[in-house]
Amino acid sequence: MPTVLLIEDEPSLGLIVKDSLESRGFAVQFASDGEAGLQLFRQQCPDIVVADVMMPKLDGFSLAEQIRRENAAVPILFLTARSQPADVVRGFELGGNDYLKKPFSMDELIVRIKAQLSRQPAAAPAPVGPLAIGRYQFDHPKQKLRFGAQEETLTNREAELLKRLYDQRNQVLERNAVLKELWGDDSFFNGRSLDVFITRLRRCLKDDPQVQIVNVRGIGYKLIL
Amino acid sequence: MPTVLLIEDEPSLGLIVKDSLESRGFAVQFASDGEAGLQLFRQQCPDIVVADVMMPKLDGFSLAEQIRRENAAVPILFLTARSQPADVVRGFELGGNDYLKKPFSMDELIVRIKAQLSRQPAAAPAPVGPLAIGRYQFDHPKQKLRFGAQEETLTNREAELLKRLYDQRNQVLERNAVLKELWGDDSFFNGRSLDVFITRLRRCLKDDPQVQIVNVRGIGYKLIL
DNA sequence: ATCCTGTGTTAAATAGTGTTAACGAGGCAA
DNA sequence: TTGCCTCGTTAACACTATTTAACACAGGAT
Repeated sequence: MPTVLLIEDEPSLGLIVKDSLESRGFAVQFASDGEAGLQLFRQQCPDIVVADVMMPKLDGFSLAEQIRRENAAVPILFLTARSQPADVVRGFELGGNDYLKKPFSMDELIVRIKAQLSRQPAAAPAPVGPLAIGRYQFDHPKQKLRFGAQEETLTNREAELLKRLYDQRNQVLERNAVLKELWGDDSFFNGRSLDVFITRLRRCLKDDPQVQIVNVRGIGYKLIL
Repeated sequence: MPTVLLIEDEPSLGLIVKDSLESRGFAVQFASDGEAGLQLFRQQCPDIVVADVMMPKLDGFSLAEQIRRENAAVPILFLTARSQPADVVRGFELGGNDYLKKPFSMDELIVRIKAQLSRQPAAAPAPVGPLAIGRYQFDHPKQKLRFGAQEETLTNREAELLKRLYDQRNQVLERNAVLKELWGDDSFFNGRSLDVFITRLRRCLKDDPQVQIVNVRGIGYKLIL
């Protein structure tokens, strides 16, 4: 359920909009002037801000400026009786994302709010779920590697090594770095051990030809996706 | 310079908008009906589509539907005399990104176009597909070189060297520069090593006589396509 | 022409890697 | 304890990438 911060100084209009939004499944925070709105914004971190432009204490444009200083991502939608093109331009320049002139229909407001929310990039950039390695799914903490229906359990060393390859995917992962991290030192024999694990990971990953672990002689390995 | 595909059936309005956009630094492709617009879209892959809704042959909504089927990312901005809320809703539901009612000011249109473009996430972060070297396809990260059906795997050094030759294609790639980049220094023996790799790349590329690695005595090599 | 340097090419030498299998330590259950 | 299992290591052998060496030739300068 997305949260909308609504800032509007006309009580009657504010109430109507709030009710309409709530009836469509939005959680609505309401403020009736810019200052109260800013305070609420800081407390609630809403998913989108819908603000009137002409308001007492702190007008919508100044409010937007302040919000942008603190948060570059949250969409801001202006709601206003003004219809001067210059105002619209100013609204966008201050970091607004849309501008709706009064009178407007609730349907249009809602659809524009949805349009803004839908473009929001993956809000949770790292839900630390399984990692995608080609067509494989790799769950590092669980040490599981899935290819479609079949799942296999990796040993600890295999998982740690694959994780490091993944973190450096498409770049070279240096032998010495891994050896010191996982083995503690980079002696000759440990180096051979690493080779053995590379072989094992290659066999695990053989079902997707897109995925390859290529050797960079004398330096290390590269995981290619 | 962003490319705008403008589709508008009123010639006078279309012309005005086109000129205004061009004067603001946009490249404009213009079509006066939906079918022509769709065709132009396929040819030009514009950065944004600005389309009238009521048009002969193929209306703006149907056009948007078709475009979305082929490209989920490009922003679509509707431009229309209709002002029924239901239309606005329909426009967004079909995958439109903004909806501007006539009459509108050019400033507002431009600012809304910019708002759409600016939110475009680095659309193609790195589609870095295979590079074309004559009739060969060279996939640098995968170190693969394909000639028609047959594919061969290059060693790391071969791939790195070929990449540098490609980046400087039809220009001289200096011996010293490559030696310092790939070998770390430019001693005599490493120089001979480089010669050996040039020989091997020549053999790899021998099937297309168009492609040649020519020597520039005392300086370096040139990859000719 | 003659010399000298830079390059083309091939082959041998070396060091780094691929792969498989055997081994040994530790865990766990009977 | 014993037996069995798993994981990680070590060993052995095959193979590959890169370097080094060797010889041949091309181009420019004296």
